[in-house]
Amino acid sequence: MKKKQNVTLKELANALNLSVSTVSRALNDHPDISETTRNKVKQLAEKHNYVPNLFASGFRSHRTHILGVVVPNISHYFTTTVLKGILEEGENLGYRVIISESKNDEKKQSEMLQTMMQFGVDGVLLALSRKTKSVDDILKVINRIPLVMFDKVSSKIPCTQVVINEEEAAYNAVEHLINTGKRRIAIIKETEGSFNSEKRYQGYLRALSEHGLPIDEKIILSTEDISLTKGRMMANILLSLKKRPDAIFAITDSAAIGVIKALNKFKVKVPEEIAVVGFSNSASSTIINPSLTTVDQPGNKIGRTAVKYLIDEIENPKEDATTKTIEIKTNLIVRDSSFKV
Amino acid sequence: MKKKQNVTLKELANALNLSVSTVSRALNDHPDISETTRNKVKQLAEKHNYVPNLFASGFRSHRTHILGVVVPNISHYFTTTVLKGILEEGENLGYRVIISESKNDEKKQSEMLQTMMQFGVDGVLLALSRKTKSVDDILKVINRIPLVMFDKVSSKIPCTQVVINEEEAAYNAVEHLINTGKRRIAIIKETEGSFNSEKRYQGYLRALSEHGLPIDEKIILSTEDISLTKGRMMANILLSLKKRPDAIFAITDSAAIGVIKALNKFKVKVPEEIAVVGFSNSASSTIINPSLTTVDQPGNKIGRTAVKYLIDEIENPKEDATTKTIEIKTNLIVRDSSFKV
DNA sequence: CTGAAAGCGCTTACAG
DNA sequence: CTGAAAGCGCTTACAG
Repeated sequence: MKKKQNVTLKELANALNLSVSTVSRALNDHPDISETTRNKVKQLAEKHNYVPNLFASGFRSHRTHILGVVVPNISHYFTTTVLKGILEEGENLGYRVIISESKNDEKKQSEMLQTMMQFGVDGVLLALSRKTKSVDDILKVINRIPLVMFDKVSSKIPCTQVVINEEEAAYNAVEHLINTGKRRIAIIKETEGSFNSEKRYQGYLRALSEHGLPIDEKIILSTEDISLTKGRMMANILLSLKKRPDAIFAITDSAAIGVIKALNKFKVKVPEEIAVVGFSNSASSTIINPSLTTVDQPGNKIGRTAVKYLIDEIENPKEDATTKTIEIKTNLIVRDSSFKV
Repeated sequence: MKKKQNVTLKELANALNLSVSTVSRALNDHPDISETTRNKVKQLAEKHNYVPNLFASGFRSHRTHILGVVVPNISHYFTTTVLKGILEEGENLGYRVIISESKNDEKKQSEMLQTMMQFGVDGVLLALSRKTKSVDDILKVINRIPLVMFDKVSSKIPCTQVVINEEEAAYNAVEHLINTGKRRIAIIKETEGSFNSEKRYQGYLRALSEHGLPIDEKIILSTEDISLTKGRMMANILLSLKKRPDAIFAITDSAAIGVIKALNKFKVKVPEEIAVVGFSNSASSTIINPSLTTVDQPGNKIGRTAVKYLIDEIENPKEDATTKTIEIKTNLIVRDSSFKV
């Protein structure tokens, strides 16, 4: 099939007996150009459906107006809400967005960052892959272009980081359980302390200690890859204890849902015998029965905020590295799994 | 912060006392270049961490190696699995991918297509926004660059289309219900016959008629925006009928889950009194209780297939328009909502 | 086997 | 107010 070629400045210039420079300026509303000329040019451009070759101009000006995003997994609901925010705000501010997945693989993550750079993106948004050992490749990026991290971050990387108030959110969740009368609260967290898991765990510990409750290692469970299945397994372990917990705080919704499934199976009453709280407010949290009390993570806002900071750094380059951390507030959403009216 | 500049061909050439042409050829393994030279060049390039400016070469060669994707909504689980497939396969074949959302808005969709073209993508992957009235803007795209549609397609657009066997999948789902002894099967579909809804409806009709079952308008329900809430509402309507159905086929999982929630609420036994079947095999289908019988849509495969066809069209341009439709097979996943062991 | 030169489509400092 | 020209970093037909 024959593809129509795009009209170029040169063609417009020839047709109008003007120079390429003048046509370019006319289209860009340069003040030097007379209104007559400008109108003539714009009319013809309109007529021929002229679209500027962003590639040429981007190449010329060393700016591509593309942002690169690297996330561990594109199909987590929370991640999609962040991406939506990035897409929307990026677009508002005149940027296209390239999205890629690291599949939670450090090597893959480095590759993606490399390709993005090669491609000439103006800046990068990054949520770290799990178990990222070496941050060298990320530091290399920072040396060349602005980088903003979100959600899965690391203090080893000197850049702007947009996160939620992980510690406080966990604190509030656990405090809510305490307020409903629970005294023996278990936690299910990750083995290798990721940033998020670690902060949530700290919030848990602080809530217990500030309310004078003992910390019992037996009901502090860790798992490598936290998931629904693992949640179910951990619940089985907790049910087999001589002194069962009266509440379980899982640091992800999927684990919490696994917990509820296990409790349902053994006819343990939720929340009367054991209450459950998750983290993320995923779509499934209202599908499970009883519906899940959980922390709402405002993904859209996180995405928008991260983009704004990134574009600001792109458009107003600073001499020295920015290393501020922006915390986005979360809300606890109380549902039947912790408190029935 | 100071950003390091990328090394250019010219700089390498100067350092080695060679011409830019030779350096370029050496790096691209051009057969003309002597091995000695090639090695020298490659070593220096390596040392200085040379990365080619894809922008410049893409610009030069009129090829950007970027694909554009436009989908109605990035956060549907099914969509993310398709995107994963696109990302993976695209990457394998050496392409980057730009993703954008039309938000089910026709105007927005046109805008996104326009920007993608302006940006110089080599090809476009499109899932149509709901209620796309005019396909003019899409035809304009086809005139310039290859376009492949998937999932939400339209016969009005002459291009390669990758879909699932919608009609057959629905037929199989309904036949399964008939095989389990159900005789009065309701359907919940969309009011405005989208491609998908229409095909699934046809499969429903064919299953009933081929098994000699009557078609009853009273249990054929339509809704504008099919959703969990709407599924719940439709279930209420069906429960209020004098002659209740003994099975409900909802053309989306979310509606099916709404149906189950309503049935649970009214203590209707699922599947004994009323069986339920959905469509998509979304994550929530195993969270709801009883777990949902549903059609598994292989999103990853759809994405991969669509990319392959698109890249083939990019790299081997044909004289005349391709208009084939590729159907990807689906499987019915039988769970407790239709058949308990 | 290597180099000089043109050109991809655009922007912009310089000149008039 | 308008134009000629250089240049962004690369590739490639042409010459030697």
